Amino acid sequence: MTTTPTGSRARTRQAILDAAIEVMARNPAATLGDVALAADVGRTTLHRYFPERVDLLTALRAEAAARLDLARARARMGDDTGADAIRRLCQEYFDLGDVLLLLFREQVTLEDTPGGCDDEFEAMIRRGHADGSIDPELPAGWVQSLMWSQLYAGWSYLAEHHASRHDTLRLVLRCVAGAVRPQR
Amino acid sequence: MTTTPTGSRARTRQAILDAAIEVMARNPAATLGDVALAADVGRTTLHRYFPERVDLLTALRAEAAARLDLARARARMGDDTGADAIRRLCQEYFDLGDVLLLLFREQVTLEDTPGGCDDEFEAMIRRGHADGSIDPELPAGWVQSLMWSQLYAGWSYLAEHHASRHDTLRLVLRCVAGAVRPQR
DNA sequence: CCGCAATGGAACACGACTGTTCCGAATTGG
DNA sequence: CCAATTCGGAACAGTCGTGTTCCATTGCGG
Repeated sequence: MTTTPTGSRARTRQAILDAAIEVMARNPAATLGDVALAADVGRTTLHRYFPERVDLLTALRAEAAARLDLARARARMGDDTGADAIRRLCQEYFDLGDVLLLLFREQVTLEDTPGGCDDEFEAMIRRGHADGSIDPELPAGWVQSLMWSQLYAGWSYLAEHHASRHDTLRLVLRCVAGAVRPQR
Repeated sequence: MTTTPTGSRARTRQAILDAAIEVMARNPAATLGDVALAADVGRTTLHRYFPERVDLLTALRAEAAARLDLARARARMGDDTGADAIRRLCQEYFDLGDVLLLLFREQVTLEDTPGGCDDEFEAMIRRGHADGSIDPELPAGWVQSLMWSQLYAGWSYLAEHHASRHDTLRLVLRCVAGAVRPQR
């Protein structure tokens, strides 16, 4: 009753969310007016869908989490060696683009990610420790920090230099692999 | 005439800057009132030293740049192999603490660092390429992004987990070294 | 064609931060 | 002890983002 599944409401709402992701990723202090402008809707309409700023941010987090989950599912973290799995995960995450920057610039900490992530991630790292593809000296939490920071480095490198998306992804994967590999 | 070199003015000014670094590092949207409170001075006094917000931010950048230069000098980027030098640089930068977070959270991009840095940094990387301690496939700009992101990872790891500063530094150095080392 | 839902624009009140002024109190130093 | 400097608090106006209301317009479906 509350929703018109295929109505124009859903489309407008999504347009606002997409614009918000793009704008907020580039400028965390963006105004609601900025978002409305980018979404090509009136500020009044924006308030109609998200009465308060918090509501928009909440929906934004939910949207980001959903896309994050999708990427995580595609990565099949349970397959192959730990190093192979984390490589796939980085690749999928890298493709998230603006969502990635959003998760950084906003204070959307990793704790906000669905609880399942940490367990699955930790299992992947443990498997890597066991199969010799990840240095046992590196705790799972550290590898997670490492991966996120490398992804951020990739996108900031992309923004500052005029590197291609493809080459940058190669650099990210190359360096994450090198960082987690056992020393000798 | 305008300055009393060793007077209390210098001390107050420094107290404000120190407090600003700490506060702004943790919350980029901090109010001038927040900074004044942390510095244990009245907001009026703060305005007396930094008439407008921009003035404070400018001084903040200058202070950060100065500390950055000090750390860079201590690292002796011209000595030993490229990998050794970048290891020392990471170590010195890591010790900057809040200044590091400030450089991230604010939009103080790497371009703002004194021009000498890039040249010296690039020379260091090139030396590493030549002496075989750094993978020639990695451009200097990328290694710089890599290093900064790893430092950020270290401090965020430190904040989220209850790791010791010493262990975290070890992880950072370990992973930067692994990331830049030639693949085999 | 008519009506209802959706939209956009204008105007408004409200609160937060900023920058300024003024004045009394505290500290410093001669 | 006196005087100059430094400081802090209070009050004020100005600006900006927010949230709300009202109304006219558009567009889609029955």
